[in-house]
Amino acid sequence: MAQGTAEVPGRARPLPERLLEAATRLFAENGYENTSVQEIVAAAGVTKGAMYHYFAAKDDLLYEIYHRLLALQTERLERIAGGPGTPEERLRDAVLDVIDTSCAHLDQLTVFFRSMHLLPEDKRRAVRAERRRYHERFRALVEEGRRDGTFRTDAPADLAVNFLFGAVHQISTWWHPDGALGPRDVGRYYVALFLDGLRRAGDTGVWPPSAAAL
Amino acid sequence: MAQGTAEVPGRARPLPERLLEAATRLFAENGYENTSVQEIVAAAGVTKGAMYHYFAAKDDLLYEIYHRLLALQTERLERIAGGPGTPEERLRDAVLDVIDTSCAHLDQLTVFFRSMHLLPEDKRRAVRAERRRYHERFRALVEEGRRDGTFRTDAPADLAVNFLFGAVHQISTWWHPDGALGPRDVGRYYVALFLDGLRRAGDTGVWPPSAAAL
Amino acid sequence: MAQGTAEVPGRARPLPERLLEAATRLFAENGYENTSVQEIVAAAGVTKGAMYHYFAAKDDLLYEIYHRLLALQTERLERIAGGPGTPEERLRDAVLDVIDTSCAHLDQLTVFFRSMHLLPEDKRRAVRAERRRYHERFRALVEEGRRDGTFRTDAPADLAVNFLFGAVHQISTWWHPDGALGPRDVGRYYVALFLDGLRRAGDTGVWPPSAAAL
Amino acid sequence: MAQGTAEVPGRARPLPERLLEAATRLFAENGYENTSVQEIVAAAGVTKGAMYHYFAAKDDLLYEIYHRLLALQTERLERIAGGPGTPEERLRDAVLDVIDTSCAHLDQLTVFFRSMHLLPEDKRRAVRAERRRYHERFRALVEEGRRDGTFRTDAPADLAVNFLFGAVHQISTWWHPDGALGPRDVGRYYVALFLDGLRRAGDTGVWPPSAAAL
DNA sequence: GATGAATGAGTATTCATTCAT
DNA sequence: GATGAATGAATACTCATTCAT
Repeated sequence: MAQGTAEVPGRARPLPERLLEAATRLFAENGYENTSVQEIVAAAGVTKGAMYHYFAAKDDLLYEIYHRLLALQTERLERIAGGPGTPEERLRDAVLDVIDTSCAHLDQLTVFFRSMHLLPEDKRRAVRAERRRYHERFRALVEEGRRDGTFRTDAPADLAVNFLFGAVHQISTWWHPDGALGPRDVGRYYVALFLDGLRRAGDTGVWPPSAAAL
Repeated sequence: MAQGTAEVPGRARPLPERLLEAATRLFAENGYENTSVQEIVAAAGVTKGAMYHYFAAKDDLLYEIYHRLLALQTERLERIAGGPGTPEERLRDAVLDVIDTSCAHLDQLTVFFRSMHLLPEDKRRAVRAERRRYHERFRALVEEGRRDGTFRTDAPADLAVNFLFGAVHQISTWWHPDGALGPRDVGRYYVALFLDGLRRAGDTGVWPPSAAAL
Repeated sequence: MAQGTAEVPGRARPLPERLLEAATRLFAENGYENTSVQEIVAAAGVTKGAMYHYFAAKDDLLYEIYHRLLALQTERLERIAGGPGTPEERLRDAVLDVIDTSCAHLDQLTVFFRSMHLLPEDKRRAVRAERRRYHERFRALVEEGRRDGTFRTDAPADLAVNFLFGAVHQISTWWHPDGALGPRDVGRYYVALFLDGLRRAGDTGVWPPSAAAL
Repeated sequence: MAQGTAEVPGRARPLPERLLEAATRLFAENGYENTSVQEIVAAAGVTKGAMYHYFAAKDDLLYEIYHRLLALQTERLERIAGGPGTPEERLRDAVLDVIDTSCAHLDQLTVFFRSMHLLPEDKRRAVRAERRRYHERFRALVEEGRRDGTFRTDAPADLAVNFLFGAVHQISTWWHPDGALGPRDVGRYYVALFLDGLRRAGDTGVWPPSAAAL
């Protein structure tokens, strides 16, 4: 009924959504610790009591931000990884997709990597479990590609996935939606660098792990 | 090599060092905002007054942690990058070295990526400038390798460096000194993945992806 | 005797009763200020709106607890005090009875003495008035016994009643229904101590103390 | 140096004392739960930080109030109970003394009985332990008097002590320093009532515990 | 150089109560 | 009768920093 507070035409967004949105933006801008609950509720146009009606604590907002991002990415990954195509094609598509969604949810990503350590132990454990599942799905894809002879086997699959995730997360520190490169540009380049590094290669002259100096 | 910071053995280390050491450990364990000045001085065995004698503010500790890590890594990078060998050899050594020092200063690295955004604007700008210089030196090395035909030119050098840094920073989230892999193991694998991805390659049959798949 | 408050067995007790019962238990366990309205209504299995339908404020629950206990005790006292028997016999029976009902309504008693001061002024005045009436009825009984020569007159009757009430109230701090002494045991002992102290006695050689000792 | 804040001539009272004094008065007037830390520090003329410099929590003030009162009364009791005189004389003096100190520390006594249940579990346990020691010392005195044939043995000594303490605590609910009765008046009457009740007595005609009606 | 008492501005959270439905 | 979302005012507690000694 009260459509007055709606900013997009149609229906007023539910309050929990508006609170999470405001929190995400403020956490990304100023950091979780430098954002007061007061600022969040002011940005959402309500009072503290309203927020505590939906979220038991400030860190519930943080948890929910993580949880939603992870749920989204996990769901997309599972769809792609379980779809048709060679392991390499599916890994390529998964990387492109995670970069897409990372760019589309840049604030969440920023908050995630800066502030996960601020969650209380139980919630942190929950996030880590969700994160592990995501990681494992990616790793399984890499191992599929190793079994079919596409990917190198001289480096642990786990480590390759960490290598990739690092690169992807880093995106939140330098990429900007108004910059020269769109998400798909970044995706193409990252796919090139990552997959060419991961692919089974002949002796390149740089890499004998046997080198005593190492 | 670096014996320079070691004091006379058996002697008490100077107070500023002890304070920074305590702060680094506590910031890494509990986060900057969850660590009180009182906890830091207690861990260093002194009182608040002593700390404020050496550091004008709590965030000076944070800044100093960043500054020292960056100064160390920049100095090492410049020595390696300016040394003998092909660009590829020097880049390889630089990557191995940054992984070495990252593992050796894991707490600093952790604090760096979690808490840089908590610095006041002026100090944050200073850190960013130092960081940029470091980044630029790495990029120059990549570009040397592009000019001599070793590295691919179909992805921006900037982006390749960001790609690498992401992977390196990520190390602080999964690597542990007591784990199965030593710093050199991680280094070898990362060098393999990164340099094989960066090296000029023939058509691998996967790239570019067909438009339909995107 | 008092079967009056029992509803049809098997039927749900009326809501106000259930709310008061829950409130009494929670107030006794955790204190009035540490018990939220939310906890009370949850314990009674309803929502806040339902409670506010019957009680205008949280302190109405508190007042009602006092009021019911006082009404009960006053009614019983008046029946005993106005009944047959010597003043001493009636006082004895009144003491036994107040100990009985105190043990039977231990939670109410506990709440009464801990939290009466938390009532708003007007309700506190109302409770004090009811309480005074109760006190006065007891005092009148003592004075009857003084007039007929049974009780000592060398201590104010008022003070003797306060003396007794203190002892009775204290019961809520040490007595427990599962302990070795039943309400009647406590009653017998208290009657002995109180009435033997109150009875007119010859010079016992101890009293008055010599001035020096004081 | 700064003697300006001193209200009594001589030295400025130390801040912890002033805080406890203010807290005691306010807790007695308005109740612990209705007294804010802000009110306490305002009454003591300092800021919150100063209070938290000395007391870790609001309930530390409460604990300290109890602890000091108990320590005082225990010390006095032990001096009297361990002194010269018959058990009856020492018990008489102890009762007179506890009434004296109760009247002299009426606010503490009020707070004690209203708010002890608000202490966190560990502090409550500590207070109970101190309280028990006090109770036991009193009980030992009663038992001395039973052994030498002065006091009745047909009621448990424990119960007699509880009986007495209830009467004494009650004093804080009706006695006022400006009233007609001084502490010594109250003491004399209470001693009379209590000791005459406790003394071994012949059959008084009211007390055969064998009475079937009981 | 160093202490520690004191400041004061800030924080997350609680909760009795209201009111449109 | 009853719901539950929302209010708004209050609360205990924290902590970086200062400054007289």
